[in-house]
Amino acid sequence: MGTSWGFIEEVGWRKGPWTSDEDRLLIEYVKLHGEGRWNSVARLTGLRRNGKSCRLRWVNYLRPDLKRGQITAHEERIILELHARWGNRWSTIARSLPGRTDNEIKNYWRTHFKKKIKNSSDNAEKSRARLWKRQQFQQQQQQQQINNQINNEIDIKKVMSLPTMPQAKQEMTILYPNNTIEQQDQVGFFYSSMLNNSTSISQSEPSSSNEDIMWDELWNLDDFYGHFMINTTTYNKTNTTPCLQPMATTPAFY
DNA sequence: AAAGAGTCCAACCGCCCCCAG
DNA sequence: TCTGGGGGCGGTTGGACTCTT
Repeated sequence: MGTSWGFIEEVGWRKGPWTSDEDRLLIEYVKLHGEGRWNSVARLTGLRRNGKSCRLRWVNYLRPDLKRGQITAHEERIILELHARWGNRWSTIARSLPGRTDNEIKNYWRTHFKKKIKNSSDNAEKSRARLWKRQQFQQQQQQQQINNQINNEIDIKKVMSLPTMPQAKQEMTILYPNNTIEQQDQVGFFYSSMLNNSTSISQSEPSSSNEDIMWDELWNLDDFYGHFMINTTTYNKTNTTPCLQPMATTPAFY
């Protein structure tokens, strides 16, 4: 065993992958003394691992009640809902998923979330194009009205400007009529700010700084959408899917 | 078939908080 | 009040595995 490449010593503690013998010693220790007092493991078993490493190994790998295998769709939904409620409190989330560890959930979230963000950024581009067309249509209509009814005092600049909060709200009301007034307010505000940002991005050549802004938005959106989902799932108990479907500019988390 | 790229995940680190003594 | 141990968390690493070219 000592010949393993993982055998790195530093101040006497072993690091790297655990061997089956080490696992056996740790399991025996827990059988005899129970969980906890991890710093005593080395002294009582001869295991050359520090307490923290022992605890981590037990909690994340050796515990008999751990569930193996892929995260199911049901579990994924629970993770998403609980993350919406608790944020990155992985241990809190893990408590609601028997057999799953906080580390496992964290890893799952990071890898799968990243992947979905990546996919959704493509969708976001298409969505922005759709929104732009809709926006143009609205502007045309407004322009027509203005030409027909409103006198010269109307400031044309205002019409040509980006959607304001009420406009965004109106869009969301059409798209998602089930949402409450507060939800429409929230979405409208966010939607409006996203559109502002995306337009500024589309007007120039893609640069690293713009990309950073986009990614920041997407990360912020995680919190926003998470917060939002709590409300929608609460309001719409009979419906298994939240009444707010992923917004036009929202990454497709589902 | 092979090489390189991408993904997954166990394990580690550093920092922080909590709590008992 | 201080201290040390236990535990939680975010970020990261690196090996194994899978996919793509």
